[in-house]
Amino acid sequence: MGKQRQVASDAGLSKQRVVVEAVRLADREGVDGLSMRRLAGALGAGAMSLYHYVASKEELLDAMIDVVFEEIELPPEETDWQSAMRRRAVSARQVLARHPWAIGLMESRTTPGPANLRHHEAVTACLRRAGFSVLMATHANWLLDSCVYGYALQEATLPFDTADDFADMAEDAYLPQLPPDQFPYLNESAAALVAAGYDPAEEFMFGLDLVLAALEPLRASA
Amino acid sequence: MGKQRQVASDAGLSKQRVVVEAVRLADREGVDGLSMRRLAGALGAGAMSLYHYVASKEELLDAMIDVVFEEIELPPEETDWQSAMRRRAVSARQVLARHPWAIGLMESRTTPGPANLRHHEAVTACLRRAGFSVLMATHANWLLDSCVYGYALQEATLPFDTADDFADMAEDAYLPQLPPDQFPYLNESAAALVAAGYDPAEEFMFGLDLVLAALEPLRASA
DNA sequence: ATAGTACAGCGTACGACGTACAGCGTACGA
DNA sequence: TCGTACGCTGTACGTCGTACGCTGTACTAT
Repeated sequence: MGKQRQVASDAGLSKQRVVVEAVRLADREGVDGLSMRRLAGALGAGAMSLYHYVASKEELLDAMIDVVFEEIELPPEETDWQSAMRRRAVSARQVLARHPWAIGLMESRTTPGPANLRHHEAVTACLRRAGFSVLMATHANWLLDSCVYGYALQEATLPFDTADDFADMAEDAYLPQLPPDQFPYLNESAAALVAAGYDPAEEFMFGLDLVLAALEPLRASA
Repeated sequence: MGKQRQVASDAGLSKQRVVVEAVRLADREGVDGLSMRRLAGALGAGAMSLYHYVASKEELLDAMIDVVFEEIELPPEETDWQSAMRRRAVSARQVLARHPWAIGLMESRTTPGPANLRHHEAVTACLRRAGFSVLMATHANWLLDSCVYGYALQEATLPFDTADDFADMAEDAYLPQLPPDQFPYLNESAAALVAAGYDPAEEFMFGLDLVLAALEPLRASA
């Protein structure tokens, strides 16, 4: 027995490698498919070996969330505040769409990781430099994050991804469940949206732009 | 052996009773504390008895989400659209604060239950009657729901509940982790907000009112 | 060269989980 | 009186997180 070459890797383990592989596994199979044994298997290691790098599965999940935050673009400093906020919000939404499990995990983990904190600092900095007061910057922060999380959550619960999927879904599975006399407005909406080639992916930009525009006059230096 | 009086109830089981008790248990102990065995115990029954009323735990979770939707107030019909939407949004936020586990569950369950559909229909009806076009009503729906879910999620991840908790938390646990040279803006915010007796519970109303005001001019009949 | 120590990784075991399956006692129609 | 259907349950299986104690290797001090 003894140390031997791993099948899935060219080197020993590390917290970094463990967490990154965990994110990949969760992306592929969902959080429910992520077990310490399966993760260890993917790393070519024994289950208990992981506990040399992570104190518990809880800590692993915390670290995974922080990896997700690391992927989100920080607001660029060289543009106006609206463009900067739009960029980082769009990036955040993309990242959350790539890792849908993350949104469901956040509810239960209450201690922000370093990447999360760095992110928060950068966003606050951008807002303050744009002329928002401390209190107003806090408001804006909450509101913008609510948009990101809210839309991400709603998109995650949608049973379809693209405009075409939506059309198929609506006609095949959704509408037949909705008797028109009980749900006249939902029927009206579904019919009209399918006819217009509606794409739910555009919803986010509508909300984000509306919020950004509404925040603009609340800057002290506006 | 045979049928005998249950300890926790005065009658036999039913899907209703099972699901309601599951919600109670989740409220008390969190989703992770909700197991079929413990739920059965709380109902004074054997674990496998539950499967006569729910096909699987997945179905139980779906049903629990729908119970949550049932608790949310529908928009009243006799007022202007803004008041109606504000009422139901506030109600939704309260309900989600009462059942924090619900927000984390939604990500994974993609089929809306009857209460969810009824709710959606009522909100859409309110918006359409207020003069929003089909497309604009859809936009408004997404945006308002994003607010509700987004704020609910952020509040759930906060490690404190009240303004006093916030002050204690910030000074004892949060700030010491944030070196002022790395996180100048977060330090500034925390200090200023603690001094002002900041209460995060007020955030939601700020975002909601801002969004409602920004939607107002988008009505066709405005 | 030798002994000692630290460390990365693993095998086994335990209690709890979701649930398939094969019962059980009771109530009721014939 | 008997059958049969129904509400309910105990047992068992595979999987989960993880406590514990053991390996073999690498490095340090002598």
